[in-house]
Amino acid sequence: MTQSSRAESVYVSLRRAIIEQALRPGMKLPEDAIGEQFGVSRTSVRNALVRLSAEGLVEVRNNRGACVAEPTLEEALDIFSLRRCLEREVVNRLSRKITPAQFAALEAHVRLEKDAVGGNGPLSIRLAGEFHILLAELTGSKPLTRYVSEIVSRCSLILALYSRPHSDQCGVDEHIEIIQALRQHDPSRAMHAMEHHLEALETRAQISNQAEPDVRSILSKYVRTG
Amino acid sequence: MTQSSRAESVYVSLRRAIIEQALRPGMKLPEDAIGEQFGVSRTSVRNALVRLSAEGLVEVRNNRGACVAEPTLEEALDIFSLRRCLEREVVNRLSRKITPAQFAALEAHVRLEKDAVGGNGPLSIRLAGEFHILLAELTGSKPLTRYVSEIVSRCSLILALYSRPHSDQCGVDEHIEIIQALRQHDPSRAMHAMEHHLEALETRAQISNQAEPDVRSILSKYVRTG
DNA sequence: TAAGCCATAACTGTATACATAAATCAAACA
DNA sequence: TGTTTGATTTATGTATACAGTTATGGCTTA
Repeated sequence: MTQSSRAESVYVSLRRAIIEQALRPGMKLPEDAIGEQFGVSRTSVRNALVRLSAEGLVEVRNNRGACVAEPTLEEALDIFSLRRCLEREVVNRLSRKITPAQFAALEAHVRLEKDAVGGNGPLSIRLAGEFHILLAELTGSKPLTRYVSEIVSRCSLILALYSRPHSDQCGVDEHIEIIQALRQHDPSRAMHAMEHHLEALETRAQISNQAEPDVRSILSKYVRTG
Repeated sequence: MTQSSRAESVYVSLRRAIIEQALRPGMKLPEDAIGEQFGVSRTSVRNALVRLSAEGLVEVRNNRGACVAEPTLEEALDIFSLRRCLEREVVNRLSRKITPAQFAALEAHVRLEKDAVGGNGPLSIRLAGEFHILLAELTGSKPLTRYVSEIVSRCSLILALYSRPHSDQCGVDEHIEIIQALRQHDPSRAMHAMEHHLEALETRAQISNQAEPDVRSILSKYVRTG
C-alpha cells in the first residue's frame, strides 16, 4: 500500500490530531516528545512539522519550536471568506460535469455522516470536513483539492478556537441540499447552496472571541478601578 | 535583518531559481549537489525541498529524490483556471478598500517593470509575477497571498514548459489597466480587467504541447501502419 | 520580600553517520 | 550482438551527535 515513510505517517497523525481538535490551538509541539511517542527521531518529526507549517496548521518561530496555529479572529474570518471563494469554484465546476458514480460517492459519504451524528465528536468533525474535501476531489483538480483541504482543516482549527463547543451541528441536511443542487446541473443554484451552507456554518459556530481571547482582555474585567 | 536560517535561504534561492526558469521543469535536484553549492548540509536542503514540494514547485518521489515539477498540460490549464478564480477575489477585495499609499506601491512596481522591459528575461519574468503577488499582499490576507504566490510561481513554471520562448510580453500595459480599474473602486470592472489580463497572458503564451510533448505522441507519427 | 542576575537545563538548528533503496555498469549468457 | 543478472556506486531516509539559543530556577542583593 502506501509505502509510508516515517515522516509521512507522523505528518498524517499530527494532522489528524489537530483537525480532530485533540491537539488544540496554541499547544506546543516539542520535537522530542512527539518523536518519542511515534518511535521516530526528531528528523522525521521536523519534516512533518515543516509540512504542517507550510499548510498553516502549525506555526514555527525561530529557535522556539512549533505550536498548533492560533489564527486571530481577523484571520479566522478571512479564512472563511476565502473558503467561500474556493468552494464556490468547486461546485461551479462540479455542477457542469458530475457523473452518477460521483453522486454515489457523495451519498455514501453523507450516509456515514448521518451514522456519526450524536456519536463521538471528533469523528463528526472530521467527516463533515471530508465531505467538502470529497467534493473538491471530484473536480479532478489537484491544486483546488489541496487548497480546499487546507482551508477546511484550518476551519476545524478555527471552530476549536472561536466557536462554542458542539455548536456545529455539522449540517448534514445542508450537505444533502448541495447534492440536490448539483443534480440539477445548475451552477448558480449549486453555488448558492454552498454559500448558504457555509454561511449557516459560520452563523451556527457563532465565531467570536471567547476561548482565551488573550490574557489582557480577560483580566481587564478584574482590574479594580477604585 | 531576516535572521535567515540556512534552510530558509536555500528555500528562497531554489524558489527563485525555479521561478526565473534557471532550474527548468524536470531537472533533478540532488541534495548533495545543492548542499555543496550553498555550503550547507543535506539537512537544510531537505528542509527546503519539503517546503517547495508542499507548494507544488518540486515533486519528490519515494526514494528517488526531488525534481522541478513538470505539470501536465491538463494540470497547467487547471492551474490557470484556479488562478483566475483567486485573482478575481483579490481585485474584488482590493477595489473596495484600496488606499492612496497602496496605489503608490503599485505604480512604483509598474515603473520597475517598464524599466526591465527588453532587458534581461529572468528579471522581467519575476517582476511580472511579483506584481500579482503585490496585489494579493495589499488585500492584507495572508492565506490569499500565499495561494496567489504559489499559483503565480507555478504559472512561471508552466510558461517555461508550454509557452514559446518570450511570448509573454509581460503585459505591463494590462497591469496599468488593472490599476486604473481599481482606482474606480468598481469591483466588477476590476475583476473584468484582471480576467482580461490573465486570458491575454494565456493566449500570448499559446499554451500547448511543444516542449517534449511526451515520447509517445512524437513517435505516434512514425508508426508504420502498413 | 521583591527584583535582578547567573548557572543550568531543555530544546532547536545543523552536521554527520549509517542503513537501505535505486541506478549504473559490467560481465556472463544465450 | 542483445539481453539479463549481479556487483558496484550513488543517493535517499533516518538516527545520532553537537553547537547555539531560549527557557527555567535558584541565588544574591537591596
